[in-house]
Amino acid sequence: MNETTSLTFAMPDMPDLESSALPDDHLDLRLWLRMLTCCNLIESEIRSRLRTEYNTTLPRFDLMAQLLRAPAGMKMSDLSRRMMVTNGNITGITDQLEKEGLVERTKVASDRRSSVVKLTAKGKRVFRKMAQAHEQWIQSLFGGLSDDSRNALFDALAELKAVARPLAS
Amino acid sequence: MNETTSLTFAMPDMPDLESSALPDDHLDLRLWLRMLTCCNLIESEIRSRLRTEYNTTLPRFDLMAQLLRAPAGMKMSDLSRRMMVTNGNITGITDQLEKEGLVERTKVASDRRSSVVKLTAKGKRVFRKMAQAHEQWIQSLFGGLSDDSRNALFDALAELKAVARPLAS
DNA sequence: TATTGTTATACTCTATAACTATA
DNA sequence: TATAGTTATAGAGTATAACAATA
Repeated sequence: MNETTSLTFAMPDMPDLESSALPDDHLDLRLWLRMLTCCNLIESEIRSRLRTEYNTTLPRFDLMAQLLRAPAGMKMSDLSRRMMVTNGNITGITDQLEKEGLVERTKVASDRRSSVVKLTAKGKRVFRKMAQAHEQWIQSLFGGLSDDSRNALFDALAELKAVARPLAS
Repeated sequence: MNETTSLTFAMPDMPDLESSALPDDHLDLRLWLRMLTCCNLIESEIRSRLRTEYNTTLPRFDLMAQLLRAPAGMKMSDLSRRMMVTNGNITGITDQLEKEGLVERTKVASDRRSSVVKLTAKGKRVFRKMAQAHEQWIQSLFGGLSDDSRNALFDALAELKAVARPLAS
């Protein structure tokens, strides 16, 4: 089904990290460079569009995405764990979003150290619009994949994530 | 062979970007978030090890990797295209590496604007050691994948790269 | 003692733009 | 005019560490 290690699709002659020809005995390395190149291409495209079309950044987008899925709000420390960045960074992003009226902090009575962050009505409205555009960007990229490839990627990445996940602990 | 869209491997209950449960009709988005999470986990681990064990950074490592494969050296602008960053950044990285005696610039007679950058003997020695360690890190991560998954990933990413590649043009 | 959130700070990475010297 | 490389600068993104309030 998969032709093992062959290049199934002819690559145009465009240089990238993987291009420094590696012999076949470095397959894992080639795999990693290919994945890294893909990710970087897509990620920088998304950052660029978020900036030019919605005047926002990827971490801000990600934080709002978390909140949309948590209507009751999330504690800052939960956001920190989920986004895998330190507490101080969450404070900074939340400050910006709050200043623009997109999220709000609420003090929680049960633990007076904690704050809960929620999307405001405006925040929900604005984010839904961005999220829709974002999903279309993604679909226009991944939509070019065959169903087989899409499913194979999905499952293989689950395996990889299980291996890589402990790194963050 | 692949169970279509199911989670083949049980995920430990660790939060990440993909965790904000998305229904199955957003499959491309889940796929992207999963890939992004994998890449970020691995990349930050590699950056961290390069820093603590070899006192270097990923762009510096990448530049040296390009040069090892080009014994005759490369022009700065070629490096810039290959690494997909602007010329000014290549100047900066090259400055650092040259100061440490790892690379050297040579003026080329045919075009007096250009420089060719090469690894020095020391640069080759140092890089080979780092590259060996780097490859072991990668193999210890991707080695956990089954052969089927590895091959499926490799081919699917080739497809994806072909779709995403034009973004950089 | 440990945790929540804040503040201050520093570094990496990258892009933009203005510049020079060639071509 | 266009290209090769340099310089300066700005901003995103992130980490570390010290701190206050609370648990």
